[in-house]
Amino acid sequence: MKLSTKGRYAVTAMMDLALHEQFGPVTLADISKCQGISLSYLEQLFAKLRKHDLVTGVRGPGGGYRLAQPPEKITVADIVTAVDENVDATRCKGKGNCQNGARCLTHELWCDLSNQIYNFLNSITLAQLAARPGVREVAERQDRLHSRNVSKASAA
Amino acid sequence: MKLSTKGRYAVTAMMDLALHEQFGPVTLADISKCQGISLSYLEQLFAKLRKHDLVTGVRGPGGGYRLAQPPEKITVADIVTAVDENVDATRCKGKGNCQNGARCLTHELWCDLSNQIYNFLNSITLAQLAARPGVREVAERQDRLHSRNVSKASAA
DNA sequence: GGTAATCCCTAGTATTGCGGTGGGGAATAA
DNA sequence: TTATTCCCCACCGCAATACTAGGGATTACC
Repeated sequence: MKLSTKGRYAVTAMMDLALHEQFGPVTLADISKCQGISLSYLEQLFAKLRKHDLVTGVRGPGGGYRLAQPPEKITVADIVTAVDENVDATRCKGKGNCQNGARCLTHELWCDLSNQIYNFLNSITLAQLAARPGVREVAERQDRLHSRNVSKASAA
Repeated sequence: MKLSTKGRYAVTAMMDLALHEQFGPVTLADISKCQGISLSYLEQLFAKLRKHDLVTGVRGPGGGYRLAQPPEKITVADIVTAVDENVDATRCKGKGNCQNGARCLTHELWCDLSNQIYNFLNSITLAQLAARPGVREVAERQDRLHSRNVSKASAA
């Protein structure tokens, strides 16, 4: 059982967005630099996030991405499911036809687990995440390292 | 995010074991037939389960596998971690060196999620699982279909 | 209007791990 | 002795992941 880095990257990128949006749209180039994610890969992830109405792109110089909804409305589950097709632990996609058209021995278990995971991720919003002391600390270190933040507002 | 079928198969097989152990050791051939899992693949899974002291093999005719511990002592987490190396949602294996030796923005989140999943799976024992009405029902259907159960006791 | 910055799209590609196969043993009950 | 079982190891095809490459559209700024 493992979380793909796809989901991790997407949440990380969305966090970056939430933390810097106040200074205008955030470019993927910035996120790529600060979070250490390949630019082209980011673009692919953001294509999915856009399709799911989680972000909106702003073209042209000074452009970038914005959250399409207030961070209080976006949950981690929203992000993960947007990029990571299946958050499901069952094989049968919840249909119950796991074994020759009937439920397998452990069908219920995996349904429960899937729900458990989903509920957990769905109970955490971007806003809550961004407000964590540990997160703010890491974000400030990153900003210092790449001289972002205030300088970005004047640059744009 | 997805659970590999490896973990699913292992839990299913262990359930089969728990449900039929009363009639003597259970052969992998039986499990393979009833649960629809390739025999050779099962052997690989059971090699890991054996290494983790969850089952013991009995060689020779009439042999098979037994639970190495009472089903009340074996949790789903035990099984999944035995076959599925990483139940960890973080990239850094909990070390916190995800980004250039420092914690990444979402490190805490994935740690929390990993714990959440682990605690859930660890709170469920094989015995509890086997006692579920839904499970008993499916098991009985399977037994009828493959004429196992009582006939097995006399066959062995 | 031109230019540069940005998003946007599509097509690749290397690697990895999963799920599965095959074959050849060693132990042991009958 | 033989059949049955566990046990071990090496391989293989496939799909998905993580990533690269390149070529557009759109738009702010001069």
